[in-house]
Parts: sequence; C-alpha cells; structure tokens
Amino acid sequence: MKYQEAKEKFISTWGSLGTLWGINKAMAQIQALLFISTKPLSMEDIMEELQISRGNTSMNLRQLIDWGIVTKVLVSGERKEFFTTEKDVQELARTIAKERSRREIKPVIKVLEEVSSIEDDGTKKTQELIKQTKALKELTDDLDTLMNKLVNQKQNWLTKSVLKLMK
Amino acid sequence: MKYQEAKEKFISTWGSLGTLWGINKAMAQIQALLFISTKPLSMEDIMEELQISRGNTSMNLRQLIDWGIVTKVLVSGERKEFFTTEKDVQELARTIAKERSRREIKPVIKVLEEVSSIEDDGTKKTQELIKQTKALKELTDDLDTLMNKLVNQKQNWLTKSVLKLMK
DNA sequence: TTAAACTTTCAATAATTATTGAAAGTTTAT
DNA sequence: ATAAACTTTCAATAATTATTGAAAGTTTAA
Repeated sequence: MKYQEAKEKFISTWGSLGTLWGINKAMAQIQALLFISTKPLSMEDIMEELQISRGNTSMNLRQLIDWGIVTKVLVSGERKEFFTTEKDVQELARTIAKERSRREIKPVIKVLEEVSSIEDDGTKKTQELIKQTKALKELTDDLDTLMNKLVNQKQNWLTKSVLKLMK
Repeated sequence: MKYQEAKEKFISTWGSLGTLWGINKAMAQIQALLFISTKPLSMEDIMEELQISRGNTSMNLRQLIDWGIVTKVLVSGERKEFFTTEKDVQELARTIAKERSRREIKPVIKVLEEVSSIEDDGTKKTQELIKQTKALKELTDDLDTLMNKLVNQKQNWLTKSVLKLMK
C-alpha cells in the first residue's frame, strides 16, 4: 500500500467511524485530512482534496471549531484562512470526551434523575421505573466521571498503570 | 411528574440517545420499554405501546437479540413469543461494550494498523501519516482494552476504587 | 392435513439528514 | 468609496436511513 491509498483509506475509515458516533461524514473526513496534513490547509485545499462543496466545507469547519478540535491559523502573506486540527491524540481525546460528556451524557443524566425521582405511588410498575432508571443513572454517572478523569490525566499515568494492573 | 409521563420521557430520551450512538430509535425504544417493564412483553404489546408497525418491531427485536441484549421467553399457556431485556445495568453495559468493541472499534484498529505500517518512503507526508495513525492506533487500543477490562470486572471493585482514587 | 395464530421478509414509501451552489455578507487593499 | 477576494448562509435537492404493510413463511392445535 502506497501513500495515496493509505491516506484515502484512513480518511474514509475515519469518516464512516464518525457517522457511527454521531458526527457527520464530512466533518470527520475534514478532521482526518487535517490530522495527517503536514501544514495548515485552506478551504480550497479541503474542497479539492475531499471533493466537497464550499458550503459543506464551511459549515463543517465551523462545527469542528465549535467542538474545539480545529483552529484557524493565519498564514502570513495569505489573505484566506487556513485550518489545523489538534495534532496530539491525547489532547484530541480529552477534547472529544469533554464535549461528548457535555452535549450528550450530561443531559441524559439529568433526565434519568428527573424520571427516577418521581413520587413512589406504591405500584409495582412505578417502583420498577424508579429502580431501573436510578440504576442507569448511577452507572452513567460513574462511567462519565471515569471517562473524564481518565482522559484528563495529562500525564496519562493512570491509564498506563490501570492497564498494567489488568493486562 | 406521574408514571405515564415519566415513562414516556424515559423511553423517548433513551430513543434519541440511541440515534446518537449508532443504534436506531425504534431499537433503543424497545429496549427501554422492556427495561422498565415488570413482565415480558409480546410483539403486540410493544407495537401498541410504541405505536410502531409489526415489521419494524420484528426487525428491531431481532437486532436486539443479535446484540445479546434481549431474549425470547416462553410464557406457559401462551402461543406467541414474549421478550425481556437484561435487567442488570452492569451486565447490560458489559454486553454493549463488548459488542461495540467487536463491531466498531476492532475494525478501526485493524485499518489503523494497516495504514500505519505502510513503507516509509522518506517523504515528510508519509512520515506524518505513519506517525499520526500509529498514535491514534495506540490510543484506540488502550481505550478499548481499558473499557473492556473495566466493564468486565464482575464485582466492579476496580471502577469503584479508581473512582474513589480520583474523586 | 389443514387452518388459525403467529412471525419474518422485503419492496415501496416516508422521514431524516447531508450536500450543493448561488446569492448575500464580510473583509481588505487600493 | 469601491471592487476584488474571500466566507457564510440557506432554500433546493440529493442521499441515506427508517418504517410500513401486505405477502410469504412458520409453527401449533385439533
């Protein structure tokens, strides 16, 4: 496998993984492209490389910027904008974990809390609802905390030592 | 908030969470419904409760069974089939983690491995591709292993102690 | 065996989500 | 001020994904 093929494989795999994780294809592909690029890319570069429209590129770049994954960079002597993505995988994971927690997990925990704290009217079905949503709430809470803590360990000693402990 | 409202809120929240995680809405809602039900439900029950068609119910139940989350149960004296879901959240998490790892994460690791082991032709861009996909591969591998180990601890002592350690 | 009770399949259709492209908007250089 | 260079917006359209419902398939009881 040569460079071009490998690059395309990486970008398309990352793209379809994105879809699976609630991030759209173009967004994931743009991030992938920037991730392996040796220098910041302009909108033109991205459009050309991924064969997508200007509008699409613009909208998805904005989303990536909202996620905190991509940043605009100024290239001196150039008028147009250039973009790069976070290049350190640890930092990338940290950002994604934080955003997913904020956007997806926290709101669910909130609903589970509300549902699990309805008044117990003594019926079996109400008790089951309370019991099960409470259990789900606790699990979700634990996993969310764990994920954030793990991924926030800058030095990553914890992941390493926990892994070693278990391997 | 009374029972009916709480139930609907739970089912619809779980349903849209599903969409976000690559599981379709009906599938997630069926699971949610079974999760808070005090007894196994028939296809009729599910169709009625969620207002979805027979075909949809049948297909999504099958998927849930494929995932290992839902099982058929025989109710004596009844001809039709009844269904329940795993009621223990820990076990549920274990099953989901294992399946997601197998279906989604492992294949990505494989691609990353392939891409990161292309021949280094000495160019900057090839070296960047190799370096970045290798880093991504290692991170994905670590997180996958960690997730599986964590979730596989039947007694859950590890999650608890790690959490305590960090709180 | 047969017919009623039940489940699955799948082509058609609906609903949702992504993408385009051109017009409107913004910035910068002169 | 104005026009060129560039970006954003958004209604229209395309692509994808989910859902329906009726026909085909299967199982069970008599």
